[in-house]
Amino acid sequence: MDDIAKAAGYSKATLYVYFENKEEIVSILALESMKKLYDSIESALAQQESTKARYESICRGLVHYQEEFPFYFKMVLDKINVDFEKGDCLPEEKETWRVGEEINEMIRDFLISGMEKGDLRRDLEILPTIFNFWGMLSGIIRLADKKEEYIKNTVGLSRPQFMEYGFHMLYCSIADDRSNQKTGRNVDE
Amino acid sequence: MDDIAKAAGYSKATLYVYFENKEEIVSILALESMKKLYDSIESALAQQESTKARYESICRGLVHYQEEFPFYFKMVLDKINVDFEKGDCLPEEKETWRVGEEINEMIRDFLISGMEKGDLRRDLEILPTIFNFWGMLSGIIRLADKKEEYIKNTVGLSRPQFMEYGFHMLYCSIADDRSNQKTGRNVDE
Amino acid sequence: MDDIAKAAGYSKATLYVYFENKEEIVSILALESMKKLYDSIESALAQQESTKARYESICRGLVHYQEEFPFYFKMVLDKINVDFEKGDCLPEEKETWRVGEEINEMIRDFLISGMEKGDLRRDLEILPTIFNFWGMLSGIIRLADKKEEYIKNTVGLSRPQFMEYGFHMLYCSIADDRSNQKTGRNVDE
Amino acid sequence: MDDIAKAAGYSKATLYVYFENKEEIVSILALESMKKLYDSIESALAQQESTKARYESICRGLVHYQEEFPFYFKMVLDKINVDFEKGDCLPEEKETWRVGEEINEMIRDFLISGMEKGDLRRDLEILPTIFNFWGMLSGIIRLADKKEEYIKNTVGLSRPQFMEYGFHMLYCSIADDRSNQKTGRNVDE
DNA sequence: GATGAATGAGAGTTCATTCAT
DNA sequence: CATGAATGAACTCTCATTCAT
Repeated sequence: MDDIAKAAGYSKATLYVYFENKEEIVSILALESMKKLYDSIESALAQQESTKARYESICRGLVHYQEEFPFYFKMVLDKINVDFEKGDCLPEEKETWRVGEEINEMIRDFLISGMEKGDLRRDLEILPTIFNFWGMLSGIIRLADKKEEYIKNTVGLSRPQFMEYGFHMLYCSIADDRSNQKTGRNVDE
Repeated sequence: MDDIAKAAGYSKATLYVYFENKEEIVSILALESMKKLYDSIESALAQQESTKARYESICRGLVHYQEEFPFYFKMVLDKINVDFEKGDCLPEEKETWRVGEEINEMIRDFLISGMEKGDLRRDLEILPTIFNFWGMLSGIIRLADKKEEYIKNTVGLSRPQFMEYGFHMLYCSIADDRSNQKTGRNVDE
Repeated sequence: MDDIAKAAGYSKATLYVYFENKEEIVSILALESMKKLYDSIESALAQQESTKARYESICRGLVHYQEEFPFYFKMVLDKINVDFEKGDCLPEEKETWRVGEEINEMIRDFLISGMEKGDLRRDLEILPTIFNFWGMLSGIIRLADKKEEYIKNTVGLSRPQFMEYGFHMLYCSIADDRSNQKTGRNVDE
Repeated sequence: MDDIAKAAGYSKATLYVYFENKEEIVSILALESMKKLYDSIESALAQQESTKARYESICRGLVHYQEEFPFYFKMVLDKINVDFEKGDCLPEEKETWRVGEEINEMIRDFLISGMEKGDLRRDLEILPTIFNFWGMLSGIIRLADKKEEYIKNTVGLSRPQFMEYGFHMLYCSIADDRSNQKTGRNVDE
């Protein structure tokens, strides 16, 4: 609370004028977080046509999100859980959960559309794919952030370069073989 | 420190006889953690022949590791970072970093061997692949753990089932197309 | 202050336009309190003729007062003290003290009139009797309130029944033996 | 807690080494309190033979108790309630309640013995008398304490003198008329 | 070699009070 | 005339750390 107050430019006591307690503040931040992520991904998907381009903009959306709101990013991964669906939670938590569902809805549409176009594998099971996709994507971004220096030293890649490679790998896990994207930048000939 | 002391069967004060402070204890635990992970993966790789089987045992190794030492697992992801390489860190942290390097060495050998056998894509760039592989693998496990309930309710899969699907996806991101493993369990019969 | 402001229908800040601080508000409430008690007892005494009936209406007056203004009742017992007589107190506190004096005046008249009628013991020393009477009476009411449940369970009497017995006891402490009231309800028939 | 810590000569943090929380401290103090009161009254009753003398020693016991442990005295009146009998309370609270019951037991024996000797009224109902007796007795002591100065100025009696008069009055409320104690000090001729 | 006893610093929270508007 | 906005000081409680024995 000291930190939040300092960041907000107010005294700790002032926070309690506007919020019930720390839990409420955190849940409101989480909700903000989810909404921003939603917007980020929605606009990313809207601006692109091809499956690969849309895929890349989803990745970039999450990257930008993590860069702009690292605290929110961590929160989405750590704090948001099932209990949000049930009754014993703040209204903000319920809403957070709902927005999360909408995000999954968007990814679902993206996957189906990509499968219909023949860009993504037809045997993908939608729901398991969505969640594992999130897990892997956030895993890449998280690691690229935490070990940025280490990777630069050891691998010789900047954070964006490293992630780009990871996103390419991840795409291979959902792309259809017959569409030639699997080969990536190194095997163009 | 209370918990650690209780678990160690000593009094809190005694801990400070043997360790400088909490940070040192944590760094030692982290080292233990890394060593256990090393053993886990080493034996996993040794017991298998085929690339796919070895891949799966790596995944299983990390899963068991997370199940048995959730605290260590979290620590490897969160706390272990570049600074370990530099001078301003405890000797245990340096050692932890070294063990991490050895683990990467093992994964490197696994990847190269798989590529040579034609099971894994020949265009994989070793180092970027290693680290992104870790990022994605831990991302799957982490998510499967944090959102177990949610996934059960929404996706209808148990945690192991869900992770199995994820591991399959992840394998697709490194496997060579011509080896028929990409289609996974659905096409085995 | 929040509660007072809400109850008053004004904002907290507005309270400070009209009152110096919380202490002043409390002292004004205490004065109100004293006045209400005065009225309560005055009308109680006026409506009855016989000593016993007047006695009972005094008791009932204090009981109703406690029931209607528990906060005031507590205040009279706790907060109102000697300092009110001296200089270092708010004007309201002085006034509160004065009203208290008037109440004692009324009790004094009641006692004297009762003694003259032969209902009360002639050897009562007025002032010590007044104050001890207040002490005992409020002691009964206070205990009946605080331990209502306990008394119900242990003694098997409701709060009013219990207090009635107490008031009867208290009357015995001032009544003249030769007037037959001492035996109370048990000997009326 | 600041005050308790200061009084104990320790820091606030130290209190939490020995006690769970404030509630526990308070409940332990309350229990101590009750035990001391028990001892006080028990020895008072044991050292006297005649009913009047025993009565006076009970009063004196409670007075000394209030003088020595004003905080405990207040606590017994305010904080100890029925919930202590039930399950949702600390063990100390249960014990406190039990000691209270034992005290009442002693008063009961005193009353019965007094009635048998013919010193106390035979129509006293034991339980209602016990509790009202406590209410009135503590009411006298409480008032004598809170308004000591005021009584000195207005009534012209010291606190002990004032209470003595009150105890005399209270005795009249339980004494049998035929025993000549009712007349008190002023009517000796 | 081990610990009982103690604590400073800081956490989340509450509340009477202030002041510019 | 009234208040929205803000806070210092106090509260209960926690935890890593110290030190005499």
